[in-house]
Amino acid sequence: MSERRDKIPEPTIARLPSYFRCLVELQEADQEIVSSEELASLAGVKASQFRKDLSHFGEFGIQGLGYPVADLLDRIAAIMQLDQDHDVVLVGAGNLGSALANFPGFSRWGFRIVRIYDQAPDKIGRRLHGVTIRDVADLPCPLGLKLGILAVPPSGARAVAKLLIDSGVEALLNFTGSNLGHPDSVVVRNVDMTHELAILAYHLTGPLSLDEERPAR
Amino acid sequence: MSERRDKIPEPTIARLPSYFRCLVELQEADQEIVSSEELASLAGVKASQFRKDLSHFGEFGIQGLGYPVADLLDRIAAIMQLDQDHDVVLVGAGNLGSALANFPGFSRWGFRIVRIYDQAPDKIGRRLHGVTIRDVADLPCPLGLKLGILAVPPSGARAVAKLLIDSGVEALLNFTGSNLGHPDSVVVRNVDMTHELAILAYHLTGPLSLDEERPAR
DNA sequence: TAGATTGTTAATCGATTAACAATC
DNA sequence: TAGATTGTTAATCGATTAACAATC
Repeated sequence: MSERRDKIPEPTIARLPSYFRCLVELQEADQEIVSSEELASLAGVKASQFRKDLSHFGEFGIQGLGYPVADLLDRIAAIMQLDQDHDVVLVGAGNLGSALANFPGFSRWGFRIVRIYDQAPDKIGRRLHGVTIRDVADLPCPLGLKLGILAVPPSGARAVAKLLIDSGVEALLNFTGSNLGHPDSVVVRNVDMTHELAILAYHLTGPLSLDEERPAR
Repeated sequence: MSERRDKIPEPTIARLPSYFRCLVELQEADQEIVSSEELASLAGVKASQFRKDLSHFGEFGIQGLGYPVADLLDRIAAIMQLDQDHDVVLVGAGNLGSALANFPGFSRWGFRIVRIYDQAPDKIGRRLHGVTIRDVADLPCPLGLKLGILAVPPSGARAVAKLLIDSGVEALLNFTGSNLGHPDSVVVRNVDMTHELAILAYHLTGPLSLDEERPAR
């Protein structure tokens, strides 16, 4: 494989967490070896796709045998930086922000929300999951955190995003449903729950297949 | 030219909500005509992609002029079924479930959470956003709702999903981070917030470089 | 070795983009 | 008509899948 920074396809990267999760489960079940066939079926992909995905990062398996679970888990964790904890800043302490602050999935994977900001005076000073909510106007610059979660109303989204980016945040998880219009140097993942429901609504009567009958309700 | 029964690419469908949102904003700004170039740039896609996406559903524009905003908005709403309200069942009334029950984005697009279920005795009987939380053991069959949101802990996810599907739910928005293992007749969208953060963590140091010492085992 | 499964290549599939003829 | 922009075709790009040689 090439010496230079090979360009890893984004779909490959997006599947790594899924492989990681499956490996954790296998390890918890004390399984020591897993084949690409088995892991792929757990993750809901084709075995060849799993192997192809891994091939971007090196060699991981033992031919004729499979993959050592513990080893593969460690290496995927290292690739995804999940072998270390990550401090995260959350902006927005409303219903959604509170839920995120308390979300067990984050801490289980090593993400720690260590700073929470809001703008509402009645929230500032209160605590969420052990963290005191501060005034977003007091956001220090530089902040010293690379990961940010945005859970403010859509109207404030762009301004807060800019504030975070100017404070040195490099990656944003955006729940606001707004287009942030960020520079290319910042990575953004948009989670738009309304869009997701709309996509489901489309499929309710959507075109499943040319000749297929839709299931009766 | 195509009827709705044509096989529409999933990426096209996933972009429709974004077009819809942009059109709403244009309409609120009283703009009557929009070109593919302008709308595409608002939505963050190429103009040719926008036109191609639309072409799966018919003709929408006026050559030499552009698209009438109000008309295009109506037609996209109709395609996505956003021209009608949708009743939704929510299972899981914890932190995340509560946030979802109160999420303003849903009602703004016509999604109404009309039933909420949980399993915890201390939650049953309380109300969320005007809806009484009921015991998930009392889930009626059939339930008479097509859209479901799953916000329970991962351990209970599969069982609850099965329950909902057996009660007639046809589409599920899954926040549990579990693989549901649903039949093909049911549409599922997975929102895995932990995966999203992990993808961001990966990008913090950019795509893995093979120049960096990564000795092959 | 014989059997099994990886890592990789090559073929297939599908989506994006550019280009342009149609046409308002 | 002249100018503009759509709808569509054709070219490009990239990702998925199947197949198999390498090899444990």
